[in-house]
Amino acid sequence: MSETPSTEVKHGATCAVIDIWEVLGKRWSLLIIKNLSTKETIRFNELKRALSGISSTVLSERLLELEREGLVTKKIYPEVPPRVEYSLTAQAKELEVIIKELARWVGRWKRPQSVAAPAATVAKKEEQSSTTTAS
Amino acid sequence: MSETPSTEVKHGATCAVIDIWEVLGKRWSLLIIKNLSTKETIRFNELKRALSGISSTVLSERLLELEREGLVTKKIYPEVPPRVEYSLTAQAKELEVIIKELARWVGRWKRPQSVAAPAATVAKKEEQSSTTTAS
DNA sequence: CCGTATCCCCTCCGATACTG
DNA sequence: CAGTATCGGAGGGGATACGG
Repeated sequence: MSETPSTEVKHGATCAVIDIWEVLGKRWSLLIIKNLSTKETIRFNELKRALSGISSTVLSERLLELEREGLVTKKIYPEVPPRVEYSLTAQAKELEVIIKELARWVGRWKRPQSVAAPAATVAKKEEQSSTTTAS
Repeated sequence: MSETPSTEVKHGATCAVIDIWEVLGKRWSLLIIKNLSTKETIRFNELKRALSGISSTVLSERLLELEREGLVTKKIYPEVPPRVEYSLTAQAKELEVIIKELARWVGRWKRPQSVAAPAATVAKKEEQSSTTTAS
């Protein structure tokens, strides 16, 4: 997970996507973004409570990663007791739109059939097009 | 990774997204989809070679997962030597569009600045809007 | 050629404890 | 309240070897 597998892929774009995926694919990241998007601004423990089950360690870690990626901004109020507020950046909000699209796509395809029984198609001897013959 | 953390999230949609994320977030999944999308149909070892670095074990595993999710179809030709061809389903192609969008988004925001120096904003005592007062 | 079985490592995550 | 330090367990991924 720490490094991109084969960076020299044909179309280039995917590399960057994978990069983002490495961050977003980690546990909680997505839920953090979601909570941030629905509440606009949120404090550390508030977020922690909303994600009940997460530990401070991991939450802090995820938040740091997201900040490094420019998806989350952190605002520190030098008070006592300390207050820190997290919020999404504009770019993260753009991302959220894409995620919503993804969600819509998921819903569109997962509701109808039960998506079981893969049962690979077995072609008959008379195949329609054998592009690659055996080596 | 095996189970969804807190399924009872406010907006629901995310759960399904997380589900897909669990599959797509795994290593190689995205690259597999990419290769499949650029070649339309591909054989096992051909794919393996294209993803140089992946092991048969993992490739087979990913392929099975993607098949279970209805993103990939498998076509077995009962010949000798055996031939198996993988290809994307229509739904996966829809997904590809979204991924491309994501790629575009990544490019749009990652090229300009180096994305370093998080340096959280420190608010002055006189904050502009304290929505949440201390508990 | 197309996979599965097995082992091992290494990272990630959660729990606990502690500081500013 | 907002985190960091450290530890231990669990699981994913890679290498190797073997079967259909």
